[in-house]
Amino acid sequence: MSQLFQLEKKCPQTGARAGMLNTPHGSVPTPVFLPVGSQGTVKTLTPDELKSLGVGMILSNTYHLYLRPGTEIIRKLGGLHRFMSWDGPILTDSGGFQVFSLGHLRSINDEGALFRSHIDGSEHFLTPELAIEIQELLGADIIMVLDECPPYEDDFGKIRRAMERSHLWAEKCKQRHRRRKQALFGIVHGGTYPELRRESASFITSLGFPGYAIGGLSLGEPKELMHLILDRTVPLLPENKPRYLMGVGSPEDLIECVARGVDMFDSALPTRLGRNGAVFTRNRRYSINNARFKTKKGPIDPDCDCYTCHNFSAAYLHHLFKTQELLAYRLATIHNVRFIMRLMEQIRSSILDGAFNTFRKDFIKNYEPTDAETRTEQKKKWLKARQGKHHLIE
RNA sequence: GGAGGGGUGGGUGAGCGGCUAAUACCAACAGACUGUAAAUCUGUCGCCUGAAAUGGCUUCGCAGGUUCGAAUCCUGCCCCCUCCA
Repeated sequence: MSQLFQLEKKCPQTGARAGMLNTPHGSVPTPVFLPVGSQGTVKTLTPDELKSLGVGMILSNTYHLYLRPGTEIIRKLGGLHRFMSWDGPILTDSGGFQVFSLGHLRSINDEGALFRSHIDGSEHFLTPELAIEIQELLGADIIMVLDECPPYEDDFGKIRRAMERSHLWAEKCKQRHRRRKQALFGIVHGGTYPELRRESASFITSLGFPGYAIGGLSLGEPKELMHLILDRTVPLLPENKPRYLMGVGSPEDLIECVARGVDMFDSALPTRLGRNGAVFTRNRRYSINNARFKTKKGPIDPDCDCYTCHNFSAAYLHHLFKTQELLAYRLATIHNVRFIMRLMEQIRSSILDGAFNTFRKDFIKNYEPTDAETRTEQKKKWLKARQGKHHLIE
């Protein structure tokens, strides 16, 4: 088999790169965006539809599939690819993010994390070794080390201790890894502290992985800070290995992070926004529920080549959302995923043409990002509301 | 004809003397969502002023009355519903 990653071209003005990721289930051009399908499905879309949208690779999730239907069932049904009928490449996340974000964490030590299932309250002990075993049984093309994901608000000491534990776990994962067809990626941590990032990049790269992820970003920190951390971290990663920024998926972030040398991204954002009625256009994001679309005859985005924009008016989509028709969620998801995939195609071809920086500047100039202040404010309220509901259940 | 129940802000519907410009849900309007516990969550929602705190004005079928004070009590009128004949 050819090697996992081939670097094809570098942008002369920025850190952007074009390359090819070669996996047992096919090759995907980079930079690449992976839609998220945690439960073995990218919500509302069939594998055929994903292909037609230009999706090359998807992300799925250890935590969710381990709890339900269970690793053994998926193994018996022929592995995750066959189970969900997706024959393209899959990357599975280790489950670390869920264990630390769902708030059911009971205790944690160097051996692993004791947590309770959000489904039935049962107790589970997720160790680095188990995370690898599960991912080997699921059979994804790229698998991730188990890592500790502390919240952005944590202080330096906590972030450092979490990083050190992630380092220990990365070693354990690497030792336990058997199925060499699956590429195991290491994850750099260190929060928003450049000195920790430097230390983490140095340690993780010294272990020698076929690819490197950057974790612990896009957790509510200002964008400038995320950019700064990438500026300081990416250059410390080997040039001939793919770099994967976990959890990033807004159009402006994708462009800016590609410019900083990232090759792979995943995010639930485009699909979730679609289900919640927010659609991308080249200028900004719109809520299709807004009254302005009530009578709009043309498509959501006249520049879009997706099925939704080719066949339906914005007014129709508005109506589907207002009436909560199931087709609404599918059509909006189709549009958003296609928007992002097309953006990635444009990014790549502009890199290959040596015109990436121009493309980037034009895009950012015309794109109005969502207001950062309301964003963090709303997120706090959302978390609070979720917490409140949670206590009622328990 | 007899007996009873009811008319509350765009809708459904709480309140039944001061804490009520009036609960809640829906609708409407706007915002958020980034390694998916998310077809979710948040805010606004009588009128006028204000960035906001606030201030002013007009509201609970209509018209009077009682009271320091009424959507809430009394009287009359109008309208609706259920049951009996």
